[in-house]
Amino acid sequence: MSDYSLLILSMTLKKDNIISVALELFAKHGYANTSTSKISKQAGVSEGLIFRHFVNKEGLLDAIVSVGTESFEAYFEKMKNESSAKQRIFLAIDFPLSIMNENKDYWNLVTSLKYQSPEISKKYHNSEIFNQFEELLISSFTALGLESPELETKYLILTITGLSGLLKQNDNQEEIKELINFIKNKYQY
Amino acid sequence: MSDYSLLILSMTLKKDNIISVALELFAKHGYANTSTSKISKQAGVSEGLIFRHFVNKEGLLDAIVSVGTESFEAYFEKMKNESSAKQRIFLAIDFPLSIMNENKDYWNLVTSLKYQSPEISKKYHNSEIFNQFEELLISSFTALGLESPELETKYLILTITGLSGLLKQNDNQEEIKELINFIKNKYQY
DNA sequence: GTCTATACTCCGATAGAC
DNA sequence: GTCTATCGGAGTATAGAC
Repeated sequence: MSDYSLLILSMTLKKDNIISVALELFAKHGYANTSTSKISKQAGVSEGLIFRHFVNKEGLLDAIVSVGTESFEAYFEKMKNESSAKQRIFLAIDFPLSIMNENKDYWNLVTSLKYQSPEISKKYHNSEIFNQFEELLISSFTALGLESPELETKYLILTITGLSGLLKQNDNQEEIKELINFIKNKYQY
Repeated sequence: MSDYSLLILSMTLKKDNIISVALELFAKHGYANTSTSKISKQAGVSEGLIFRHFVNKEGLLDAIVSVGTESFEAYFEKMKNESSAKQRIFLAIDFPLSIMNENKDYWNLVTSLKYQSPEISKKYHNSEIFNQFEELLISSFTALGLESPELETKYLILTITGLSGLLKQNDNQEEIKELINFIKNKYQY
């Protein structure tokens, strides 16, 4: 590795470090309750560097959200490629435990943004991919011959949302796994 | 009415008015994003009066939460007095639309407090009455002869939580009523 | 009205890569 | 020597709790 790439590495390392520390603090204490000075201290960088990289606090939030969205998109891609409708639904139910758990802070943050100021809330209400997610579920339930695929989908999304909320407050993984299996059993057509 | 009682009346009126305005603003913009000065302006009182009555901003939040809890307790009382286990479960499912909708601002606020700072979140995680609610559901599912009353209860609470979240973002009552009926249909034992 | 916190700015200095 | 990422600290403006 050349010295130059070491420099590049350290650059991105600091930038990435700011992102990961900010994510952690935003998720833990909320966006509004996390000051840029706290982030800089915990990340071991100067406060000015945050603004150099991200222009302002919201720019930092943007960067965090766009990084986290990628993993959701990857999971969604996996679901789309699953040919069995039933397995697609199971993947949807597994979603909270697998992806949200991998990226717990990120999902807590995104959820919490709904309860921030309306502008913030609107900006990060990423409707496009969620709509696609919804469409995929509707078509899956249709393929299974269910009577009301739209209502089934709404109910399932509500369940998934609830599961992610549970994960936030509850650290007991086994308990949640048990619940998820229980729910899957209800989808044995 | 004497002048003195008029004075008393206006005192409590102003206090109540602060509470109701603060509730509205906290629910709409979030606790952290609502300043005491905005509350005072909209309530038509001096900012100092807020601190005279509630000591500090969190004291105001306390007052709001304790007022709102009453309606939940009343609904819970109704559920306990219902002799049919199935009807108790239906009452639980109806809970979001009936009580949360009556007191939409209050429930939005309580939900949003989960995403505030940990101290705030912990303080208002009213565990006692929710535990009783849970117990009542478990005994209801047991009475109906279900195999896993605890898991059924967890699943139902998750559903109810999800419904309350839906109510926040969605103004379409009919849509939610339809979903609720759909869910009730799943509980026809 | 007071005081503190906070987002954000500016700039001189430094260290390491060319 | 120059460039660039970064530091560190002084400083501003404003909002918000009290």
